[in-house]
Amino acid sequence: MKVQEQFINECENAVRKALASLGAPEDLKIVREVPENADLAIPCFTFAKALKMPPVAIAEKVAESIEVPCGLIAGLTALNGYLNFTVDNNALLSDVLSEISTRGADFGKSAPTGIRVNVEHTSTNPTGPVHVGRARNPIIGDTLARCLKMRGHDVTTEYYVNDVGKQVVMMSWGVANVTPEEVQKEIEETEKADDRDKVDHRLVFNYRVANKKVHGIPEMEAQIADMVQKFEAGDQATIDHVKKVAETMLGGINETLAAINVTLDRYTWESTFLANGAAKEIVRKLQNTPYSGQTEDGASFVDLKDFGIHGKNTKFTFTRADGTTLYTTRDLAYHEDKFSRSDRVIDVLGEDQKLGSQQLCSALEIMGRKEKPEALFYAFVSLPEGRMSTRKGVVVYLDDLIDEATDRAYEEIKKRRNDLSEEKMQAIARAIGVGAVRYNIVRVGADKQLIFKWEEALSFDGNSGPYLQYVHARACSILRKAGDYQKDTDGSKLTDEYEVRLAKILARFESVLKDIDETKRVNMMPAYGHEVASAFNQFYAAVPILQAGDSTNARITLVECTKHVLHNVLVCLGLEPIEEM
RNA sequence: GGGCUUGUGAGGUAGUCUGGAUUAUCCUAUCGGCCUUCGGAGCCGAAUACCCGGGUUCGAAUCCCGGCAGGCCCUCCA
Repeated sequence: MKVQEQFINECENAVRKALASLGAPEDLKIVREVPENADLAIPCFTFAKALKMPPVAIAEKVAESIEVPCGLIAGLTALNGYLNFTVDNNALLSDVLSEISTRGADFGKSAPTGIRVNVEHTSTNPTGPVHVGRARNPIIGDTLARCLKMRGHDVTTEYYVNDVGKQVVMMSWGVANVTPEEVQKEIEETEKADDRDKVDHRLVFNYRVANKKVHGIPEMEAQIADMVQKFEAGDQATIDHVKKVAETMLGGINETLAAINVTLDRYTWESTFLANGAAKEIVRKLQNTPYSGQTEDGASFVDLKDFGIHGKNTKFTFTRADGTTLYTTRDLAYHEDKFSRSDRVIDVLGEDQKLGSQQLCSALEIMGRKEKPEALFYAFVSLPEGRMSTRKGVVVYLDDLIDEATDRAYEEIKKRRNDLSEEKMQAIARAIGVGAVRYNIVRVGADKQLIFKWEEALSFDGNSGPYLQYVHARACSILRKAGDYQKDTDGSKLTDEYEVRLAKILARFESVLKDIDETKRVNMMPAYGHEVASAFNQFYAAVPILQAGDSTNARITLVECTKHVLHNVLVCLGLEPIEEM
């Protein structure tokens, strides 16, 4: 917003000039704040030392020496050592209205930056359905990717599929060697059994039975170990079988993700780094650095004690005694691969990966890589009864949450609308249910541990996804009623405090996106969206829109601007911007 | 034992990175209003909070030190 930037510049320049005349040095740092009762505040405490004057007196002197109104500065008062500036509302509002209404659905979108950003998220092991404990990953990752896209970056989202190791081998063994009867028995023995007819939900029982059958029986364990060995040695039949099972499972996972509007651009299979020799190349590189060493029986490691890692975690092992690679070795190869095709690499990870991620960064540094992956960690979601565990039946699957949310949304809509077709109601119910689920998860800071509660996850009012969708639908409805109206971007027609406030909030959209780009705190987007929606409802309640005399067209234009901003907020959040509900 | 992280009204949560005031944000629940024409999944109002103890500072929810409480991690696992 040009006017806003200009306003800030004018304020700072005026203050700088006034300070200079009081004998202050040129380079004094000016702090900016945005308070409730003014458009810009500058505290004078920081100038006190240089001027040898009390802050309150400085504020008063400065305020006296600045002539207002002047340019975009409409007013200035000194209070408690602060300089409180107010902006020329007419100029600002005109700017906001014309900028947003001309850019329309493009408002907030930046021109292409050419920066290739890779966002890896989800990447759960293909051994079972996604549960809500892990649902934070796709939702945070997808939201971040959407925001970065709007910033003009060239974003690729990516799922790293773990198709190497004992777990997936066990999974595929279970598919081949567990009988339907055994599966049935397992289902019957499970408390709160899961009867969903979906591949990932069914196959997880094979996995569980397999674990039980193999556990503690030497010849079975040997069979698994043999498969792992064959896999690592490149035995095609074994690899194909494991991969096929993983693909099947992944299909189920993807169905769930698609239901919450998450799609991935790319899948990278861990086994490729075994097959193409990249993992071995990492071993060779690391062994040739001064930090590398070997244990007595021949496992290789690098010592990370010079890299800010403490205690007994400094030895970062990258080969087994028999020379084979480890998960982390392959992960290094994977990161080298990602860097070869991206400018920024972002990993969305559970907080349990913190140490591993730090070690990975150090190892990359040892290998001479300058760039570092940016990690975005999230704390786990647990249930009131404790940590989620599929085995104990202490688990809520994402599929069940989506269904429940959709069902409840359907009940609500059925209560309110009897004019809609069945099909339409179901589509809207899905949009609202998914909206509630996604919003509820991105709403809170990623580092905050979360206890899942049904009533919170299914909230449709207040600070919720459906509230934003509702306001969007409401704005659309008003615009439909307005029909062909004459756009009016004259800010002087909008003088009510609620419309002024709304317009100023709308102007902030781009800066919210910028902050998210820089900090990766995606929870700022739902907070901003709620602010917009709430300000709109206040405006709506305070003044008439369609019958406002001279102001009518300007108000409708403001409604249109709100619709555009809200639309893009919803897009960033992965919620459907429905036009009625 | 060591490391990382979180602690804000009854419940949840923003703000903490980059220290500021005049009323510490918002939601839910509670209580009291609005049953406003343009969509009540709404609007207005009331009441209730910075884990404890020190320190730095003109000024601390924010920075530092020490406690306490929860979570996570410390595999030649993935």
